[in-house]
Amino acid sequence: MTVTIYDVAREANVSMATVSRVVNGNQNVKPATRKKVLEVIERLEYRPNAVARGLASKKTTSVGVIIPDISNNLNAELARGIEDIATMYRYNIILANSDQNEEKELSLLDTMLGKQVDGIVMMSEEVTDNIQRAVEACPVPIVLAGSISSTEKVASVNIDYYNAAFEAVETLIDNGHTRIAFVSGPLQYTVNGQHKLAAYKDALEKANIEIDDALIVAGDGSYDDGLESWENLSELQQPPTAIFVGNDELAIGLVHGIQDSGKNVPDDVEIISFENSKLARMVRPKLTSVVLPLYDIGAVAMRLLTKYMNKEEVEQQHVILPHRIEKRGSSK
Amino acid sequence: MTVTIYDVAREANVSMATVSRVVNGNQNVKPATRKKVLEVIERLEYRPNAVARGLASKKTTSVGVIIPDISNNLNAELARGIEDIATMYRYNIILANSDQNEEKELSLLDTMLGKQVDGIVMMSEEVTDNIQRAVEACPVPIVLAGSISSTEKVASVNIDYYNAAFEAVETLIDNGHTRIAFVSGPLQYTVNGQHKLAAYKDALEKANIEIDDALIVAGDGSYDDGLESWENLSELQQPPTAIFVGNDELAIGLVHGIQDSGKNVPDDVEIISFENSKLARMVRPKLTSVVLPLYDIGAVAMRLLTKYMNKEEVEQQHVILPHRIEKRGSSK
DNA sequence: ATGAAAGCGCTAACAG
DNA sequence: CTGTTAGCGCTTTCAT
Repeated sequence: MTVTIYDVAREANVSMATVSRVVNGNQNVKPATRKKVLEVIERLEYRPNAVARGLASKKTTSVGVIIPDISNNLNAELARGIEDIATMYRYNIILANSDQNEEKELSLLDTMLGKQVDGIVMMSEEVTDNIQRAVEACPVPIVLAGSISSTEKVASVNIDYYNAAFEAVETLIDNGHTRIAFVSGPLQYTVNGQHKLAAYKDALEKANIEIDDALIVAGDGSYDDGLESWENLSELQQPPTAIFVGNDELAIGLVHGIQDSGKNVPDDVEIISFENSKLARMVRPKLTSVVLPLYDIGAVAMRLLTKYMNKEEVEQQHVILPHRIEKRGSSK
Repeated sequence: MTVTIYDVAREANVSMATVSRVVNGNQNVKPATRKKVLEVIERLEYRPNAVARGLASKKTTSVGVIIPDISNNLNAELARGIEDIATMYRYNIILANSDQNEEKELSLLDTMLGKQVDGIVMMSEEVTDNIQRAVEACPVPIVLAGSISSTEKVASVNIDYYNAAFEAVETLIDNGHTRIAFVSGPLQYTVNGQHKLAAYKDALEKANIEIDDALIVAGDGSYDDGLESWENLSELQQPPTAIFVGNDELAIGLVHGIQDSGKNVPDDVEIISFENSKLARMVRPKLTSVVLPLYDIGAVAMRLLTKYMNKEEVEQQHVILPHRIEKRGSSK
């Protein structure tokens, strides 16, 4: 039925080993032999069985990618970065959504190891102790993309969330604001979120601005969440005049909430977001946003993983990509 | 090093076959034996090797997913639908981006078959003859999601693009417009695009409105493309007073283009989009949009694929999901 | 209910 | 430069 390496060998009057050599580009084959084999391969439409190859060689040229939710812009961008570099190095991607659920992450890790992936790229907002343990016990290399593990034992690619957030809040302070809100997605247990929060507090403290818990809002990070957050915020005795926002979608929700309530961005409320996806330009005014280079994070994470898989020397286990703030209309 | 089924068998004083049976939930095992084996499995932390299993059983429980670009909202939503159902049926997904490039699609198809996937879900705007041929020659089932193949030989899941588009244009006509533009992404060779275009023309014709080629714009379908398209459209002697748009991102670009030029949506220009992603609500006015149920298309496509993979009877090779128009502020 | 044994299709020494 | 020969870890008859 299906054509095997054996069929090719027989038809070409050579051994399986020789066929294997030409298929794998081994140089130790006489050109004439190679040609003959190649012809038979073409004629028989032989297609190497990667599963058999994987079993024999203990390499599958597949890498596992575990992300929270591919339908989220943020992750999709990251995934594309991973995929492009994976393709470049001839790896395929086994993709799975974890929904930020520890149990799923653990079970996914197990499934992928069962499938004998050569490595894993994982994005998890919350690297729990259990995940930590599983990752460390992992027989193949893992790199975390856009996530920080607390013990620092696991390779990762990130930007400097703390300083990026600090700069954003400081910009708002420099513009004369004292009522600055921080609206973000889930904060609890999320390392990135905690960094942003800490930076927010530190920046205010440094400027001797009192921290008002009413100005710190952690919702689900969605557009509707933004809309709703403004409703609540605007009812405060002293509503904020500036907001540092956790992501673009949320920021757009806030902008619209503010505008729907008859106020102006940036005149009444200045906004600085954190992400700078293409969404940032798809609202009026356009969003000033901390540039989170998701595609690059994914790409670098995958590149790093290839080094580990090749057992190459890795100089930097924790890569920090540069960040900057893209100034647009939502801030002055 | 790694624990194999043989190690478990030895430790449990049974044969490999028995271990295999308990791992695979075969009922022909005495409860006591099962318990004993399970204990050893746990103690040794045995994890079945899916690659070896795949080679022996000729089933990999992996399915290939080929989509144009995962970082595009549209595809990401579709991918999530596919993934959820795949997970439900215990399949893993090998994901790859084709960038709508025929050569890549062909090579991806080949790679996936090499990896012995049990089935393939593919999304391709343009099912060329070569793709067609490759798909028909495919040894495993394939289903097209959100794409139509011309020969109808290949299973697919879609909505009725023609009628959906027809209704949208007719709505615009009913609202009294005679200068109605059609702005979309690439049209050439894209079956869906052609359906929309045909519907657009037919609807105008039916209403005795002359077709003006200057009102038919096919760009790359991006936000910037929308911005630019309006610039061109507005310079026409008789600019359009209504636009039927190919997708949400493009529509938002048009809305902003129109607003930037000092005009009002929907008072000066009415807009009906085609997609209804979450973006549709993330602009003011919100977009009236034909509902393209991408998640569902993905989910149904994957479900259909499971039936083919199980060799179940399939009543409908071509599934047409219902569509409707979600009325919002961008149209009257 | 359990075991023995023959592969699945390929790679990787090793020998020549 | 080429062939021989073991496996890789598991499933699957076929016996018992």
